[in-house]
Amino acid sequence: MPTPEARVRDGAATRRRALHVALDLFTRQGYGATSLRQIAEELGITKASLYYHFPRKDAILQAILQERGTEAEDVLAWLRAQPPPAAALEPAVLRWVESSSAEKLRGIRFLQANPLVADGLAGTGAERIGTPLATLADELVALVPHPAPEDALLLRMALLSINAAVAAAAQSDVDDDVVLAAARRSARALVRELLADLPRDEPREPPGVARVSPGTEDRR
Amino acid sequence: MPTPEARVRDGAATRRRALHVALDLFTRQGYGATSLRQIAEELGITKASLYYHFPRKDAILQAILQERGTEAEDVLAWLRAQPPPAAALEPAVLRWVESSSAEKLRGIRFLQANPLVADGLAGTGAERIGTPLATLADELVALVPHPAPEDALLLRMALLSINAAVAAAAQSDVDDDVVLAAARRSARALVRELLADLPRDEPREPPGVARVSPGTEDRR
DNA sequence: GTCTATAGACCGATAGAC
DNA sequence: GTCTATCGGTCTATAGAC
Repeated sequence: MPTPEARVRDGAATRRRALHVALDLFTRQGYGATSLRQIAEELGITKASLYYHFPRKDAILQAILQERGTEAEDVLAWLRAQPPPAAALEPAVLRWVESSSAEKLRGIRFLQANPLVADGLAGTGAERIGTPLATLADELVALVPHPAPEDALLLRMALLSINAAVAAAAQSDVDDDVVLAAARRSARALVRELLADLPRDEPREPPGVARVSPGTEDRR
Repeated sequence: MPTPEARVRDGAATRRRALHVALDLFTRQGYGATSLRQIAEELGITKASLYYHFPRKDAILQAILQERGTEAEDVLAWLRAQPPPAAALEPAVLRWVESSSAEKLRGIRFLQANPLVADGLAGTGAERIGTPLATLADELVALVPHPAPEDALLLRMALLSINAAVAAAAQSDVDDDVVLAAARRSARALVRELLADLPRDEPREPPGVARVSPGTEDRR
């Protein structure tokens, strides 16, 4: 409870603004290249004041990462509740890709700009994204009947379609809607490529490039 | 011509070793986080000696980037010499993707680890990669009959399949061969997705998910 | 070609007044 | 909650001896 006296400028608001400004600067310039002085300047306070809200520089980073969602775990839970094995693959991947909001895209852009910072951090919330996603990838690969060496990689690429779309859209102004649409189509195309040329000892699928699961898609 | 006297340790070799070591460190730690002292230490010389070979830190970066190839320009030249318009799309994309060697993958990994450094540098060789690739993408989009808003993005994603594959393979030890195989399949799948659901006013293509161009592929 | 030594700038973090 | 002032550290880059 803050003391009612004094010219208190509302600490909670400053903290929130700081996180927003920091995420922006970290994305544009990189975490390491962004100084506390710069963040403070943009906030209209001094570096020392910033230390009132965050004890260390990387505490800002942690606070940002800790705001990330638990979408991977959600998809994982959904997947484990599904009865049919191979048919669940495409819906699961699309579920993950479509769990992207505008706010999530901000996070992805940050991670793309700071790839080394992201995985160089342990116990800070970064693993709350990476580890569940890796688990999801592993469990999905297990659904592929006889995976070729590169099939696991192709599946990871399908899951990372949003990231790829964001990367491809970098330094060109594309609407988030368009980015998401491209990511969806990429994910779908890659999953189908994955299931297209399997050694067909489970001849339930018609040959050729097959629609494996119509699913809940909205191919416009 | 070096003076024949003195304990001259062969300057050209030192320079070459320096570039190799620097690329390695820049990729693992990032450009900004790698100090000249660290590079010099790994070379067995001092920081000041490194300044004999490179006048500034970013001269090392420039030297690395200037070694990059001209594959995009090559593909561009090939494309412009092709007679049929739409049929050239898939072969062109595959040409670009398959122009990846182990050495090129090293370059891609560096760029992935340093996305901001790469495009923050002007007139240093970075544009010798980015600009021709963008031109290639633009000319290829022009081959698509009635591009949807996200089609251009999807095409860029196809071209960047190698990058996406490298990103998906990060922090897991996958052979370069496997990475390249996954990139090829991704590129092919995305190009076909791109050509699959066009407004068919050019009814030369069979409906459905079509093999647009058998091309020179080596589907394993 | 490599060295020692140092200038000069900036950074993260802390102390203490208001 | 924000401030001024400052400490200790690391960095790029330069000067000059060998």
